[in-house]
Amino acid sequence: MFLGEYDYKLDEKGRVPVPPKFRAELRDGVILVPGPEKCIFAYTPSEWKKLSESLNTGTLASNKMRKLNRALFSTAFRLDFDGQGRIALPVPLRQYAGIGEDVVITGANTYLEIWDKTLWEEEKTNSLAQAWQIIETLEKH
Amino acid sequence: MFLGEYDYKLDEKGRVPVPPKFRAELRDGVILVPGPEKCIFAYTPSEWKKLSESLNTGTLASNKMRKLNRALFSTAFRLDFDGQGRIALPVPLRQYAGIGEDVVITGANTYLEIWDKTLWEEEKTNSLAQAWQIIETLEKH
DNA sequence: TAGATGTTGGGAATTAGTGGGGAATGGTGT
DNA sequence: ACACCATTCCCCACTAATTCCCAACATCTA
Repeated sequence: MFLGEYDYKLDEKGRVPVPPKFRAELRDGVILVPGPEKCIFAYTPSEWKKLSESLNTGTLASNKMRKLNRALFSTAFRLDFDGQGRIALPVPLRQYAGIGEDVVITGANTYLEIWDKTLWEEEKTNSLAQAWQIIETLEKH
Repeated sequence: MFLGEYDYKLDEKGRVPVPPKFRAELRDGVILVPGPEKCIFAYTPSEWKKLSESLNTGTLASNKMRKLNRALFSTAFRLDFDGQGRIALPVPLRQYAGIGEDVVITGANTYLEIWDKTLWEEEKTNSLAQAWQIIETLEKH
């Protein structure tokens, strides 16, 4: 389970540390993929497998499923971290998520999110306000 | 599993590198075939076998199946990569996919796609925008 | 304060991308 | 049959980018 929020700086080679608390769970590598918001999602290989298998129920016969397949797998990267526990963020993902020098890595239960710090601050004020509201809505059912 | 997006230039002999991360999985060669969109699909021999067997469940009695069989196998090429990890794209496939000097190779889970860079950029903006939206829809079930 | 852990920087070695040479191969036309 | 051309396949070489590894410094804990 991934919890917490960690601030880092991207070094001149585009590397960012994996928070030490997450390293054990990510020892088999990590799969990065553009998130639904302007950020990067990071999955463990097993979580990624779950996600991708849940999508492969439909065949590739349909145009829609091919597009989905294409979008998801072409934009994903599989990485391992180096001896210092860092990963090099691929350039396309950095651009997608608008990541500058300051980076925030956050736990989101079964996966991680990687944000540009400025964008994260905005998102946080935004989402925290709504979180409990959403929970209330859910609990009514 | 094939992941990621890789940019290459076709050299003057029509060759393009196989992304290093894919070489291990393609050590037994690769089967190229025109894709449903304006691009080339590339399969490992074993994935190709699966695909072609799944089509041979139906008999060849029907006109439809004969046409399919004919189209798929007559347009397919089996290739190996050279000592530098490159393959030479057959001219007919290059024409079919409208491939110019700049080429993009993408992973699509169980197979690869080979695109002209310009056409890829168009397709990408198209498919990425819809992906998470589709996933959300699927997960409701 | 000593030891362990975490963060940051940078050099060295390796890998990747691109370009090209030159020998075999196969077809074409004279 | 022969010369000619284009294509394929096997090399080698240069540059840039990436990865790996070592080192220094900061921080936290006992």
